Amino acid sequence: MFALVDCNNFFVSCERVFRPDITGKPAIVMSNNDGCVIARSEEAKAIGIKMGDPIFKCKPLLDAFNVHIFSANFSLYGDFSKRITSLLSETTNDIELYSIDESFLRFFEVPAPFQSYTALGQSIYDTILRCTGIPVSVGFGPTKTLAKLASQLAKKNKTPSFDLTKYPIDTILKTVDTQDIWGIGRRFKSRLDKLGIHTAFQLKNASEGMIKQALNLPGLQTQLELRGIPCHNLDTQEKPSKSIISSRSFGKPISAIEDLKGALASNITLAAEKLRKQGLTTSTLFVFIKTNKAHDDYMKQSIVVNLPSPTDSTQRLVGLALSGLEKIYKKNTTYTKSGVMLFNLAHQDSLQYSLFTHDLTKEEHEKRLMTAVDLINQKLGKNMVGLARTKGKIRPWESKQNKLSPSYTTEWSDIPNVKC
DNA sequence: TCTGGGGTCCTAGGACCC
DNA sequence: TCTGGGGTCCTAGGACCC
Repeated sequence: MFALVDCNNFFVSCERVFRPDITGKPAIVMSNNDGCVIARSEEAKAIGIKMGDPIFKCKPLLDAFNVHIFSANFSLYGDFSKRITSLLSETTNDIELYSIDESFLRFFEVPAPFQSYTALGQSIYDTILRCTGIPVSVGFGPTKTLAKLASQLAKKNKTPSFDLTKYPIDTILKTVDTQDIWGIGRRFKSRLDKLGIHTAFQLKNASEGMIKQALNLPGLQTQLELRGIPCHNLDTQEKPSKSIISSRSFGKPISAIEDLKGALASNITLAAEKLRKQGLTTSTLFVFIKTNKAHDDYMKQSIVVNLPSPTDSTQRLVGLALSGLEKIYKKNTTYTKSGVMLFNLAHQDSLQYSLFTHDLTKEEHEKRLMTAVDLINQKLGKNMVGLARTKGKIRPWESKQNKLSPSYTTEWSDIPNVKC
């Protein structure tokens, strides 16, 4: 049996833990740069605010209903996620961290002392709510796809726990639209529509050959999972990243190359930190700059930089990125976003050095510098030390975060005071 | 005026090998 | 008239997820 534990309105729920005054009131969380809606409370959904809507478009609704608005605070959400994971590990070690707000669990029998999976789910709900303040929905099913569906049904039926195997499956699948199935996105939905397949029940019973032809292997696997045949295993191991991306929209549009350099240096700083945290190095750097995607004259420029030898040094990567930038930069262009991607990631201990350009002394020096920088920032706060280029007094590239809540659980200075 | 960020997997086609 | 068979690796693009 698979279980999916899904946090309800996760980002909004995290904000509410420290703002009990907004319980029962409409609230949303915005994406980086305060651009669009990425999380909504039930009340916000009810008044018609859509996922992914640009803020300026739903401004009238937000004002009219006095909606509480938050900038994304990922250090807060990440910390809650960790706490929830650690609570789940008390139930079983057979656990896969699927996303920041979802985990899959696997059971071979109902664990003692519970009488049923439904009761187990209720207990998971109670524990997580009591210890963290976050409400979750727990769904049970014989495959991941069905467990995921079960957790959606739990939400729909306003119950903490839902065991799909306790109900006549086909009756339920007849009520499920194909686009609500995990693995069926917009494109697949429209292809299925053309085949006359609109419900989960129809997809389950369609001919395998037809589905394979229309949706390829991933679609076929989804079909089999609906039939109760597991195609997706539980990934309990945390795998090292294959790529690392760091990109940000600018607080204000930028044209000057000096400003772009500052933005790019910040992107690299973040990406290289992620790299070192996993003990990885990169040997391929991808740099991109973009204009506004929503405009007709949308443009993007990019360049691939292959490194002579693998590195995890912020300094070295910034140097390479900036010379790449000079090659792609166009004058008199209004850029709104920059970013970097790191590829060909390898573990530090299995490095393949270049025969000719390898300079051990220099590498040792860089390594010690980066270790010191990471340590200081970890101890004294984010970005306490960094490259001068990212530290200018005016940083027009810096994302808007006008409604940022405190980092209640991850910064000493932000811990709430309680008076009693 | 104003529209996020970070990932993975699969497939088809091309290039190459014997 | 008839033009082999089997394989790997790489890349770009498309699809999905949160």
